[in-house]
Amino acid sequence: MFSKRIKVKELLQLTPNEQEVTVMGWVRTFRNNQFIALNDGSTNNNIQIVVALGLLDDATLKRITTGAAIKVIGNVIPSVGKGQSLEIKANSIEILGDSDAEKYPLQPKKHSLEFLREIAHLRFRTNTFGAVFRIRHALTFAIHQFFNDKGFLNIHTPIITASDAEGAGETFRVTTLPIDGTAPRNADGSINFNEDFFGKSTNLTVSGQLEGELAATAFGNIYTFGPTFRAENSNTTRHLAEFWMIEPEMAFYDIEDNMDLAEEFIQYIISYVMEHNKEDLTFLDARLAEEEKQKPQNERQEFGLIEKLKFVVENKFERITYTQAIDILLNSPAYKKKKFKYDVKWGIDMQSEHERYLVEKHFKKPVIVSNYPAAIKAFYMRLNDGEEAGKETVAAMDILAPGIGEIVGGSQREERYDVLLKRMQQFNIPLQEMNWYLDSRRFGTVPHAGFGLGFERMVQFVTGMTNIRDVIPFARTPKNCEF
RNA sequence: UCCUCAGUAGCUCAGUUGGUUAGAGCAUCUGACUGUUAAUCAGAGGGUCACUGGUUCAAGUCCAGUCUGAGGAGCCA
Repeated sequence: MFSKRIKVKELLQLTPNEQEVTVMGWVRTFRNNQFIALNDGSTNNNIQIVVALGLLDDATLKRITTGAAIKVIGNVIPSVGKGQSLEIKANSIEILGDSDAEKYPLQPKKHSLEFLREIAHLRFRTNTFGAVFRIRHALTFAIHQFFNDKGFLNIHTPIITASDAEGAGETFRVTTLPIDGTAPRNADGSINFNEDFFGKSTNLTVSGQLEGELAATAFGNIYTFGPTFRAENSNTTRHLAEFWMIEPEMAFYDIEDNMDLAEEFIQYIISYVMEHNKEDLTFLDARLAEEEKQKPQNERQEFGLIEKLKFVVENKFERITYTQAIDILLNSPAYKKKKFKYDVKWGIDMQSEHERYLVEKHFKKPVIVSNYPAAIKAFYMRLNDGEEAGKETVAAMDILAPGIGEIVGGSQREERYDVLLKRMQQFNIPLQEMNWYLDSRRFGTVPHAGFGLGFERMVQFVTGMTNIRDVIPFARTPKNCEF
């Protein structure tokens, strides 16, 4: 019965010559007891169904409401009306699922994103979220395609891990021990995790990088694409407690190779969406332009969405060192006029305002900043040679994007056993637990590098959505775990 | 976690100096119309003013606390 269904996307490509088709989908609007705008999620565009007077009895007509699921058999004809080139003259309409218009929350009118977030189970049915999630899918596909074409292996790193090795923020604990205070204790009163499911303290992963490095030292080039979890109490438009990350890791790569790959990668996946999701991007572009109009002149974006993406794809990213970045900030009018809230000097961890200045005011394009002070970066990053004492740097690189900030963080990894060991001791990393990681440096160690890209931030960048909660189907944030 | 702002009809909002029966647009329902495009026109229904406590003759309005949401900061991807 359902196999005859034609999707609206294909249907709209047809040349109308009265051919009979079967379409199914959800009613967006029903005007004049005569015109149904039907959407099936295959495209942002609706197909118009024309219901001739007398085709349906009154009771059935009343059941064609916003949100109802229907099956239509009819003929494809050229449209007399202005909004569309073709339409379907219905021969029969079957109600597959009723939708009580008095109770259905999605009305044929504009809704705020905040309201739609509260009904995230239904927001897929709106134009905006339809476009966002089709693009999210396209990006996912493009990412796998990019790496597959380059011979990278996709590695599934574990979601439950035993160490918060990277020190990347608070973790969610994983345990089967009771939480009512009756958990087994050690002599000193602390919880005895020997009794726990895994026989040790475990948590949800904050990154698959360390395991990724192990795979890279066998396969050469690998990437991970999976969920990660951070129990940080972050309440911003750029943070989620559960988010997806892409982490390529490459043997025989230095920091320059790493930057080249990251730049090519970002340009590739954006190009893919520009080619395959034109309608969705056009819709979001218009939506954003409309929103910009509401803002005062001085807060408006310089570029439209599509313009911005085109610019990123067609221009080389700016590359500077951390030291150069600090010099630019120190010599900036903003600094001289004391516009920065936080002070600037060599050694600081740059604040949002500094990164924004570099990306949005100074260069006005994506910027790759490299060679950060060793003191403010992770233990596994490779120490650069020949730096004076107190000015040591590591081969790290961050890609900063306009409007979002850090979108990629990566580095060449410390492959020298002795140096790594010393760094781990400095950072108080428990060596016993990390023996497996050190083995990669004991046996056939090799220069290697990699980076991590926050998937949702990438989706934000491509769709122009300003809140990260609107680019993941069901957002997990502090005090919110609905659906 | 910190700072700022907000919470009034299904949605978006107005509500004056504390004062009598809390309003509008859209949505919904009823009717009309029948080539509409967020259809149009006429009418109707719809409220625990976030919650708890306080001040007062009187609180949507003032005060305190709590909860929730938004924006910014920190942390980061």
